[in-house]
Amino acid sequence: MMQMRTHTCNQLRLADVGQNVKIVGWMENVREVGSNLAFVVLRDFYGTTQVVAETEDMLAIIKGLNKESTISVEGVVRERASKNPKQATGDIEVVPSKIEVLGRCRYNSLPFEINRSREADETARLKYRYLDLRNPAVKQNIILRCQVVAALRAAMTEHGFLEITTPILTASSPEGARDYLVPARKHPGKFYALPQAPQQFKQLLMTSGFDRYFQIAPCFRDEDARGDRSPGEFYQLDMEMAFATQDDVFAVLEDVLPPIFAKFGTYNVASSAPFRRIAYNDAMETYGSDKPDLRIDLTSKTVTSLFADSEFEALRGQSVKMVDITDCTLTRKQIEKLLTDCEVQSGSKGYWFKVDENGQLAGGIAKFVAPVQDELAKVLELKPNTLVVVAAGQYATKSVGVMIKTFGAACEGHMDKERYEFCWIVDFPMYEIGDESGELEFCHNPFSMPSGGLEVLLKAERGEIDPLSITADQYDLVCNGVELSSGAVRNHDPEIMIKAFELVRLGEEDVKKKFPAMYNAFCYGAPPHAGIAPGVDRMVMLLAGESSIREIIPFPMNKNAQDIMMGAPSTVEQKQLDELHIALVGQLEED
RNA sequence: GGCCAAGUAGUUCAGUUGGUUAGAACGCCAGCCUGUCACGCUGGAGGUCGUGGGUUCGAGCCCCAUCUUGGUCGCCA
Repeated sequence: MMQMRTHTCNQLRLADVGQNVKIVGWMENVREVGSNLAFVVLRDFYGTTQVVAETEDMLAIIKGLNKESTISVEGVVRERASKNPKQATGDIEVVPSKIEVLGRCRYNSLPFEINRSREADETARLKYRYLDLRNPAVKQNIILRCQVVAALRAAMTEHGFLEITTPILTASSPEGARDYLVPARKHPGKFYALPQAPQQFKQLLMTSGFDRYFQIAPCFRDEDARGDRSPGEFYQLDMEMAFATQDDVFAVLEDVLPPIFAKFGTYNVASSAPFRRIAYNDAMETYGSDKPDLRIDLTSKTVTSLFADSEFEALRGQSVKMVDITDCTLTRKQIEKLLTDCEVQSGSKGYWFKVDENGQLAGGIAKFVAPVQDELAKVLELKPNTLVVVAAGQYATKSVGVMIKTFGAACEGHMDKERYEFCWIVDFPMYEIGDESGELEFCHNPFSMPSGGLEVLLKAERGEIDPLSITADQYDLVCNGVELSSGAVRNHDPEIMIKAFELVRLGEEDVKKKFPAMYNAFCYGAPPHAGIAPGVDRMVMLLAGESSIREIIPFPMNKNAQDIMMGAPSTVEQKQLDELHIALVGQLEED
């Protein structure tokens, strides 16, 4: 036999009995039964097959090896005397005539047990990621990721999009997240930046006459990690369409995503097209969040006016929002625990009361609420066994949003978990009053088209409308409370661009300085265009049902943006620094 | 950078009010076992209780500092 193997470890069945075969893989486990018999579980990418050593020669080889060594086994397929119905290959075993050691595992004790690696310490898993990934359960998420990416590519191509790669070494952009910088050897004192997103390139592609572009694009942002946000780098399904409107973009994703979610998801129900569209202001008012989880049926009710003169100081004169949760069986202790969780997340204290089985207000802040019970009943469902959670103060909206997600997940009957619920959040405000400056600033992307175009900006300039009321043709795609993506109809008109900047006390020079290529390009005839960029990592996370982003990245960094397996970041040779014209300053400690 | 939690055997964890020699499971090693499949049985090795300092007759446990890890907020146009 010339090949290294004739079959994989998930291939042989009863029909193959009697065949001479060669299989290869890792020794997952060895079970010695008596002194003349040993069962070896051989594992490769595809599955496991039992090898039975029953001669002195074979037993000697097996006993001389540590688990996780790789071996090649040549032998005959035999029907098992005792079958294992739990295993795909459980009806057969391979009786070896020759066992060859391919890669010896030098350690008889591993950092963790392979098939239980998910329980191991995160640092150990990351340091020995190649062992962690041997665990089929861990590997499966990476396989899923590959399948999802392949399906996305196929669907996008099907829709007439071209995959075009854009530069990794590019120019630093002055706004947005912190850039990763790369020193330019040939240009002392100058730096490339890794792209935070291919935003400007894809808009330039539109201006170049490409009609539909996409890319599974690596993006780099030097910002701190979160459970659902990998530090440093992540991937987006970046796309852009020329001569297209918001509806055109929505139609593509509404066509592309549901089948993929239905096919690869943990839950096999995905909302179908068209997805619900919720205006930003409505989402904040109803769900206290611009990424509502529509699987939860709870909504926020504003009752500020009822508490203007309340005896309860925490509510008096404050913005007050309440969520009524019917048929709630949580105990006082559970309620307070959940409210504490909410407080940690939102930063503001929550209150509660309930309607007991007799219809009486009880518990928590009930006595302060009782005087306005009748008025409350017009807004809230105050039937027996209803819990009402209360948020108040400057951050009541954000606070109530956290409460809805927390209590929705905890209370029976208010959340249909087993499905994917998509929605579009639309009509984002174009401008806001900056927390620090106290002046008008761009709310999100300064290059989104203001709804109504130049006309609206001019009205705002003349003082006919409040600039804060201007919305942008900008949208988010949200699934199960996770922000999957942000996109917009772009501002392709230099005149509107300048006007948009002028409203925040900037002008043509600033536009030119900050985004020279795009500004210049738009002066040569640009198509109206729109796009979006769903996060691949978050999508796979949702599909895999994982809550840590590290579970769906082949080689993740830890939350301090270190690759402890490769030892990155690391110090470098002085020679390298010299070539790059870099001098380290200050008291840098050696690692 | 703020806040919360954790750090005890190779791994996952327990460890009561501060009190004898710090335990369990899995893994590892040795012996036994001819059909196991999370094999079983018997025995064994394995510990700077993250680190430094303090309180105390006595600290895994209490106090202070520090490091590491996770979560969260800031941040992420």
